[in-house]
Amino acid sequence: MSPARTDHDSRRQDVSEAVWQVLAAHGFGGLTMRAVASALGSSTGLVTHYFAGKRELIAHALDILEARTAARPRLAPPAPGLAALRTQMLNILPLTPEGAAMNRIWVGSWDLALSDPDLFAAQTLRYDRIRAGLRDSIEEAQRLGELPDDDPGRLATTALAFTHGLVVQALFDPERFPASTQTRLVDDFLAALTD
Amino acid sequence: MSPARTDHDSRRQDVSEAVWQVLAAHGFGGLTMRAVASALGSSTGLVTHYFAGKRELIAHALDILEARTAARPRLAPPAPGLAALRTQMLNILPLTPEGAAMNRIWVGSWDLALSDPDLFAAQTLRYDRIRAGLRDSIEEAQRLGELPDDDPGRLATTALAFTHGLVVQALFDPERFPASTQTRLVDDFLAALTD
DNA sequence: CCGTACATAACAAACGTTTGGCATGTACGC
DNA sequence: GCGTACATGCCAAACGTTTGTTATGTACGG
Repeated sequence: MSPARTDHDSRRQDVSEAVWQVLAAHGFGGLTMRAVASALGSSTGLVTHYFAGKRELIAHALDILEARTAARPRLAPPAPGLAALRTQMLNILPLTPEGAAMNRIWVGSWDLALSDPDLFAAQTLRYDRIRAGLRDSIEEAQRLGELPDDDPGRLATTALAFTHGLVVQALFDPERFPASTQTRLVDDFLAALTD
Repeated sequence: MSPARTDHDSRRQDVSEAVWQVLAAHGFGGLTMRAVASALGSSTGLVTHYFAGKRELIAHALDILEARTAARPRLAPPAPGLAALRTQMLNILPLTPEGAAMNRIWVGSWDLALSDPDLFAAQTLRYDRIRAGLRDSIEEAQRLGELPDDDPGRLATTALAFTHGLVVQALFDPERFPASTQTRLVDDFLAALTD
């Protein structure tokens, strides 16, 4: 029934980790079966044994991306409202090497996502969900009187636009945008909203 | 020595246009010599006759990108200051099909640019130049009393972050972000700065 | 003729995928 | 308890295709 001489899920995660490594280093343009196998120190046969093909590799990588983003409240989940919004924005930014790798992969996925209908739809949905999360915090902040009563949907879109635009700038000029500078920009942005 | 029977520059631009077409449709992941030749209705021999190799194709495509960005259909000759800033931001956004194609290519180039040192440096420079242009308008607006006397460099970074973040959201959800909505978001963003 | 313009076609390399095989484990009739 | 049957883990090799590049050939204006 279950001849399990190795932990299937564990091994599968090893492959997934190798994919992550390749993507962080060479982007989606450099993602090949052989590169993944090489990063794993194995054959391509092993890779296809755990993932049916390249498509599944990519799909799984993007799932990981979302999962890691969701499980990122590394920063202490603070008070609700404006403080929560701030934390959500900071959690997106490339403040650490791991965050930088995540964002590099995310940004890199867009070329593919813009030309593949399935990935396109997935990305559209992802943005929807992120905006909804931001909007919750914004509405709570408004209830607490921390933000003016503008359209919370618009504010969420604006906050996400600012955050992701900052991500791209930071990725392409890490020296100009150290963690402290990014944090400062977020705080100033939020301060401008409260006026 | 001299032009033989066809206009070299004109033909070269035809190739360049085919590259543009392929990139807009299939991104950098779908850019191949054969795809370009096919879009042009010719052989790959023609393509290599005008561009030494794929690298030159890509480099030229990114030059076109910058050139077209600079020579954008000028929306209403802007008054200096805040109105100029608004125009600069609107000129970046995918308000027209051509603008959408441009941004799609630009966003798509990031996966490659993040892994290629030359393209990386070029992109970093490009952002520098854009921020400088925005900062000029911001400083003029401050001189005119249209904006508070915050650090103009920070404001330029924030404005560019917001604009480019909006670009990405709009690319992945065109129905949610028609031209009118994008314009509205820019105006609201600018209004928040003046308070 | 000669050099430019382009097509044709060949090329090795790299690609995603498939296959055959050899282990090594569990399952089970006897 | 033990031998047969079968599933899983994984490698090595080969498959056919697509890639970028290059070599060769033809047409033709100057």
